[in-house]
Amino acid sequence: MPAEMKPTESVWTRPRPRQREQLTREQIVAAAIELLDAEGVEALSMRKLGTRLNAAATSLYRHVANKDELIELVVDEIYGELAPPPATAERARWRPAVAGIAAELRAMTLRHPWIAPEIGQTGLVHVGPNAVRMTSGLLAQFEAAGFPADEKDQAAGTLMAYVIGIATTEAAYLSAIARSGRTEREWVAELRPAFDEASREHPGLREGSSAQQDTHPRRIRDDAFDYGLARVLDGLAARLDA
Amino acid sequence: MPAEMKPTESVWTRPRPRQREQLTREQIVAAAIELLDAEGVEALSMRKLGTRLNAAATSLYRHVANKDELIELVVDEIYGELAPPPATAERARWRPAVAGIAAELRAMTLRHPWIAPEIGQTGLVHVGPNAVRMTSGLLAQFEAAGFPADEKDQAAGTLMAYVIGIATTEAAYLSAIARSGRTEREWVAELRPAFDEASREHPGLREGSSAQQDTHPRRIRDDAFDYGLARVLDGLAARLDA
DNA sequence: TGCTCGGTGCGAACACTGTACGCATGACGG
DNA sequence: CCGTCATGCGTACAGTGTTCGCACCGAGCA
Repeated sequence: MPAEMKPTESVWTRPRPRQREQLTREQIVAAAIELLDAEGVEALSMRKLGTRLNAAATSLYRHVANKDELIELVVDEIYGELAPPPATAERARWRPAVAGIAAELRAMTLRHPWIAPEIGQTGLVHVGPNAVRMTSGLLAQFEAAGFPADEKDQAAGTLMAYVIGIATTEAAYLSAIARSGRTEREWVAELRPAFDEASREHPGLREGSSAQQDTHPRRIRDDAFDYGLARVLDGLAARLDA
Repeated sequence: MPAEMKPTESVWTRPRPRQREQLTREQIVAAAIELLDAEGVEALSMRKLGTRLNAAATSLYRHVANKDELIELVVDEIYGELAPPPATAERARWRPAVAGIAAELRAMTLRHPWIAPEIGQTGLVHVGPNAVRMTSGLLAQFEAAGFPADEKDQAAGTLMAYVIGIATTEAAYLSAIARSGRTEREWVAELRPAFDEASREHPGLREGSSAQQDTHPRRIRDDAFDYGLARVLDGLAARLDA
């Protein structure tokens, strides 16, 4: 019960409170994320988003310049899911800090697979406040690690490229599975014959994955991410020692 | 003058011998690549592609199932630009071979920036013949390098993730510049004030790039790629020694 | 030679999309 | 009480990918 200005008149005589629904940019962004999570990126249209908010499509344009700007807002909102950057630890403990950020970025992307193309599209040039906070936090870690000022950009860029690359392909893969309506295990089981077919022509292709036939695919992906992350951080650490 | 009813006689009314242009799938793919290179991905529509081939949009569907399939064909055609995989060198020389493949992949992406989203979208699951050849060649190199069978997939995946990640962000950046109609130098010069503004709030953000203000941006990107590639390969090499 | 028939191009149409424009209306300050 | 301004929305426009049925050409068979 608001009752803010003039409670004189009865609630009933007052113009119906539900009249002006009063859209806000925050509502629009939130509804867009719901829709994207539920139905994927190709299902996001201004009209559908409007009806989901009990509004006409064109009403959205009062709060958002166009669809591209809406997506920018959405992406930065997702960046907001990341934990605030860890306090820049002492020099020796940069590695777990950086690894944590990387893992969080990957988890964020897998929670919202539709974000992968957009995030790669703008890369690090994303200028939303949440994205900037994340980038800034990451750079601070590399600085604390001891990378010279003219090198920490490149070091952070290396890590980011790895994370974006692997998360993008993972997200695309998961999106394809989601569209097919199957589970990940069913999917790989169904595709195995075609895969073996292709492997016959190119021996050595993916023979490793045949060995892991019984491992849960989710586990395989996690291991692959950890493996690559470890190698990248090894390479950066080696540079630091030199 | 339509003259549609009765084309009685006369050479002029008779359908010209060059009538049936006979579209082929190869022509369509080639024209699509031309159009994509010239005007970017959002300019590719079936109608525009049709007119470029002196054909109606709907005629294309006789040779290609739908637009998505066309794009798959286009992407694999681009993969065909890569040099054939180098003969698997002796164990010690795996590193230059792998670095060469990585550089070629990046160059390919920068030649056709519009390919970046598509390439990330399907990742390594691309099943076109040219893409498979490249993947297979890369894996062979890692095998020759001495990675055990159950690890070479992960090693190759690490490298590919890095290359895809950095090439995607670079391509997106170049596409944005191309759309703006400016040169890369003009672009960075124009954005510098806004950049410095953002840096004030987050000190330490990109201070490295200010130092390189006079270096050609192209050179900066090349250096960044080489730096990251060296780190990733260092990390993989270290694993090999253990 | 004549006739059918499969492959090909294409015009029209459908169901969508993002978005510009102008009008209505409701809330608020004078 | 009245004007002003912000907001919602109906209409419309220029596109999009794709389907369908028709027109026609060249080849194969009678």
